[in-house]
Parts: sequence; structure tokens; C-alpha cells
Amino acid sequence: MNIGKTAKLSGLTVKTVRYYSDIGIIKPLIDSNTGYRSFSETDLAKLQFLAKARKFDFSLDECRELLALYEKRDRSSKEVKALTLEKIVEIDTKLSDLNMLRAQLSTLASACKGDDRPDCPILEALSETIDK
Amino acid sequence: MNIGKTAKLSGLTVKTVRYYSDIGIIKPLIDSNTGYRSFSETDLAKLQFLAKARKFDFSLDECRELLALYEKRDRSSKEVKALTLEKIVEIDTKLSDLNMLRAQLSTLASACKGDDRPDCPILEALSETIDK
DNA sequence: TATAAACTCTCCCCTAAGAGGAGAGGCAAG
DNA sequence: CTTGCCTCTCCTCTTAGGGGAGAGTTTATA
Repeated sequence: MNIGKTAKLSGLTVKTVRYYSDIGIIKPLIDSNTGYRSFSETDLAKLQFLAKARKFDFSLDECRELLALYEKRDRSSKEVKALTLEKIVEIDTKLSDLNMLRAQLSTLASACKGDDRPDCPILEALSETIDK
Repeated sequence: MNIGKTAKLSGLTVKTVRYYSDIGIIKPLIDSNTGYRSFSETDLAKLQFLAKARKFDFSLDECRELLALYEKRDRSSKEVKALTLEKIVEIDTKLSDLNMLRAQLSTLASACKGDDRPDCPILEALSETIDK
């Protein structure tokens, strides 16, 4: 299967599929005359897997690990679950950071009249000197 | 003031301060003999402003805008508030994305026994074929 | 069969915001 | 005057590809 069709079926772009080949996360056959890549059903399945895992916010390195486990018939589900729980912790950290940020910005925004006059508590907060 | 002290007082790294000079967001004096940068009190104030604004998740481009408003004596607070509200919307989008992600991963994780056997609902979910 | 359209290839630069490090030069104190 | 710290520029690296140039390939149509 050529790269265009493979990309379409996996929901990725051609660029992305080419990139995944370049970094060796999948290994299509390469025609030694034309350089054209040829993808098997297995390659396609991996790409679909990758597309989903990326949506779940796994990095490509994490995807590599997941894919390795995915391919190992006698894997234990322990490792996969561990990776997933780590990812959840990561997300929780991001969530709490963003929540704090939102609260602070929101406080500032509601203190700011947003009219045509120059006084602005947002800028005041941003320009508060540190050294004291 | 040299770059080391300036960095310390602004809470940024020397690398970062140098970078901000490179991209022209601040413009220290440069000794034409030695190439050493010299920072004024105004530069320092801007850097402190930048350090805070970056913590509030404003991009450097947004920081440029904020800084321009900050320096304009007759600015209207309207623009600053608008930028801030946009940023809040952005954060809200990220928050809801992350919340959905977390819910999905969490569902998968709790369905997975995490033992030594190979069956794993997480991998199953990731490998579900798209075309149907 | 000829040709045009569509596809694919490699190579290069670009993104954001710096971090890390090499090698060279500058500066202040003892 | 030397030692040690400071600063300089330049280079590469990070994530995960996107955009585009220019050249070769395949496919469809006339």
C-alpha cells in the first residue's frame, strides 16, 4: 500500500507517516529503485494505534513503549497500566497548574475595568517589583 | 549592570536574558569593545515584568504586546483586559481537553487489572480499528 | 502511445523558548 | 600577574511534524 492511502486509512498526514518512518517507529518496505515506501497491514495497524495513542497525549517515546508492549504477546498488563497511571499524574499536574493560573488571571481581569482609562490592575500586578 | 546580576534580580537565567536581548524584546547597551551588555533599571523592570507574564502563560509575542501597553502612558485598560480574557479562554480550552483526556485514561486504567497476564483493555482500546 | 495530472521522493528551513556546552576573551582580587 | 569567575559568540539539541522546492514515478485519459 502506498503512503497516501496508508495515511488516509490511519487518519494521519503523509508528512506524519513519513516522519514516523524516518524515526524508525515503523519500518515500511522501501523500493530500492524508486525509494517509494510500501506499507503492510501490520504497518497500518501500528499507525492507527499511534494515531490514537497520540490523541491520548502519549509522547512518541511513550508510544514506542506502548507499541513494544502491544507487539509482545506475553506482556503483562502491569506495565501498560503503570504507563497510563503516570500519564494521568502528569495530566493532573497540568490541570492544577492551569487551574491556579486561571484563578489568578480571572481575579486580575475582574479587577480591571477595561475602559478607556489607563489604570489597569493587570499591568500593575505584572509590574510589581520583586526585590522587597 | 551586568547580565549576571540582572538575571539574578529578575529571576531569569543568564541564557534567557541573553535570548530576550537577541530577539530585541529588551535592548541593553552593548560595549562596542568587549561586547558586554549593560542593563539599565528600566531593562530590569521590563525583565521582571516578562518573568511574571511568562509565568502567567503569556507567550513572548503576547508579552511584547503587554509590554508595549505597559510602556504607553495613555493606554486604555481595555486592550490589556481583552488580552487577558483571551488567555483565559485559551486556558479553559486546554482545561476541558485535559479533563476529557483524563476521564478516558482513567476509565481505561480502572478496567485494566494490571497483573502479570497479557490481556489489557488499554491496549485493546488503542488498537481498535478505525475503518468500520 | 503520448501526455498531463496526481503522487512520491529527498532536502532544506521553520516553529517556541530557551538549555547545554565549547572555546575564547574580560575583569577583579590577592 | 595569575587565578577564578564572568561574559561573549557560535553551535547543536529539544517536540512533532508543516511548508515548499525541485525532481522523479505512476496512473488515467485522449
